[in-house]
Amino acid sequence: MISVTFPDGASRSFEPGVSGVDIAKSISPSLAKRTVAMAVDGRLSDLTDRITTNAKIEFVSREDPRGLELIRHDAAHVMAEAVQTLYPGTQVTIGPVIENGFYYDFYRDEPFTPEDFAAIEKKMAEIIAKDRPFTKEIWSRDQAKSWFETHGEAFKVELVDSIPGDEDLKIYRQGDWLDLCRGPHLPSTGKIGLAFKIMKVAGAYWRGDHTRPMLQRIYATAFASKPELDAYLKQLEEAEKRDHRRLGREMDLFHFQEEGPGTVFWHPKGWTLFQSLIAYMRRRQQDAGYVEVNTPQVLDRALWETSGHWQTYRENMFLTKTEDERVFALKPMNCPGHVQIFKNGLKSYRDLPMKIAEFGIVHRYEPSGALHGVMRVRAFTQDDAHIFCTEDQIMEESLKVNDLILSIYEDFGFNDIVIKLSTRPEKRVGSDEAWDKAEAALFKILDTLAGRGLKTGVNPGEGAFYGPKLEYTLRDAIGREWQCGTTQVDFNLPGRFGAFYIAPDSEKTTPVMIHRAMFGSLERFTGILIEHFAGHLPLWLSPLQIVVATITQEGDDYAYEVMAAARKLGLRVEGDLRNEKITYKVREHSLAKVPVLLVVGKREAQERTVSIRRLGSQEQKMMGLDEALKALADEATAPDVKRAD
RNA sequence: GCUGCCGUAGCUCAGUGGUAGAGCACUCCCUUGGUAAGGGAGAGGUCGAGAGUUCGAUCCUCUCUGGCAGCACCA
Repeated sequence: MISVTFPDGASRSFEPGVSGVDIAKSISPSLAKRTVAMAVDGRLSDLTDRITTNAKIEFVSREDPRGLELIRHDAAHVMAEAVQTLYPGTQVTIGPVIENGFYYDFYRDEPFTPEDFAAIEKKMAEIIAKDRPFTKEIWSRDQAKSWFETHGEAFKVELVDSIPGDEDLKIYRQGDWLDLCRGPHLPSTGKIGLAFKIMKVAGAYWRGDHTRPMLQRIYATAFASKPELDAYLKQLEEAEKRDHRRLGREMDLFHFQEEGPGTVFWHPKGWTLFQSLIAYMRRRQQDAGYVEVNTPQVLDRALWETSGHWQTYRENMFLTKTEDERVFALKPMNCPGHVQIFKNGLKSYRDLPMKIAEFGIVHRYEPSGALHGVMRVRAFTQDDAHIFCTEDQIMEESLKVNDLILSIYEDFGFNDIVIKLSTRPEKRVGSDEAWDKAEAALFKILDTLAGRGLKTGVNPGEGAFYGPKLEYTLRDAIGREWQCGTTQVDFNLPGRFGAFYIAPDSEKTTPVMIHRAMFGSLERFTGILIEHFAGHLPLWLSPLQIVVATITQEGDDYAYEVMAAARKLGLRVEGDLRNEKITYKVREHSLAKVPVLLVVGKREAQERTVSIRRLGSQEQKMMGLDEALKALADEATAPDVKRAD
């Protein structure tokens, strides 16, 4: 007999080889009915798996997060069967569960279109209605390979070949259809339920490799219940409403046009927001001992050859050739320019660390498919800085940068930060020794940060061509992650340019260069803020903070007075004295995401008050004019300035 | 860049092998109305660009260009 222990600590004895189903049934028929899988010693398994030794087991229902994963995984199998039934000759590849759903990659000459979705969904529903059991078989590699070969499944053959080791393979069958699969699965297709939906179809490279064939990836989702599916679809709609491209237009912040793909036309309001961010960052950097510079936009090819950009980054660079045949490039990075400033004039170790900052506009010729609103553009402004320091100072300076970055993100309401270390890429400059040193330094920093309880990780091979980097990823209000800040340790560029300082021993010594950006790109950060706040920017960031709206012309004089008083306190205010109903004005400024609406009519003018309506609220608050403006001015003060007060 | 889809008025979108329409926005007139759309009139488009097929193309074909989704790439 073996002993099976349950989550509540109770245990029972069974014959060895007892299955999960048997155990569940022995406890209660209703438990057996709602159980779809089990965790044996923490590992999720098929309910039909046999238990041969003492074990802890936990039954998993459809409502369990692990059950949801099975629902989606099984739905992927069912979708693949549906597709192969409807479109014979289509080859299957892989179909994993992803966040919020699943997909399956197919190979077929004809493209799938959204018109096909309904037919596929219908076929899926039929397969689910048949409630066929998922059955597991163990096949030898040769058996699997020859089966897939005779069925024309070239991609599956490749998958079998790529599975390491000599272990046998698992095949899951649902009726006549089968797939190579690690499992586990629900007991039968009927357990999937009908809360599924095909979302979209798009191309994806086989094995994520752009040199391999492009497959058609059908994305879908599934939930344990219809209300959960509906809630998810609703959430997608909400996310679309906070799309910065849409809000950028509605709030009149910026626009794009054909002649400048990937480059932004900033409107007055957008530029005000952009400049608020720069002003904020300038204050923070000055406090942290940085000096600000500005370096040329266009520089001779020779400089980029020295830096290594010409050899490793040229495909991303905008090049120009002048009448006299000289080749220049728009800077894709600010670092070479900053090295020139460092080199100009003799530097002593006493000058280190030297922190050179620039709101540097860089141009990068990004692949057209990568462009995305202001989040991914071809010309952007970095809050860039380079810290020239000694090797001994790397740790301390990098940690200072880290603290500054985290403090800055907090000012914008971002608290969920992940820091990842990207190590040496294949395409790089510099010796392995230099890379060893740089990576060792960053690993040490990463350990320190992990020790402080921060979330950390590693991205192997993702570093810049001149050095490894720490990347700061923040999570926005709806859970999406954005890479913003970065700290990079560079043992290469200063040496390539022959930069040096005089060390205490009077020797010329090459400095280490720490590249760092905190917002990363002002454009991207602006986009993230718009989406994070769904356009409801905090008052200190809002480009237009107050609109004074009159009810009738009788309020005009007083409205001008209110505006003047608000401007005197540094508030960004506009008046709406149009001959329109107040309801109309309220609607318009609400849609434009104006944070504060001060409504003034005869009453307010007489009492010297204002009626305050905040964005997102239907309520109105009457306040004395001076009191109201003072409170608003206080709220509109940037967090760092407030701290300094 | 790759695969698929799309490009008609400022915005959202109808539409047809015989040179175009709606709603909102805009302009003017009426309306002075207390917290998310008051009424009327008017103006506005070489239907993304080029080539081809056709008696005739916004519509069909091709090329280019821009956008969208995903992949690949990245701040």
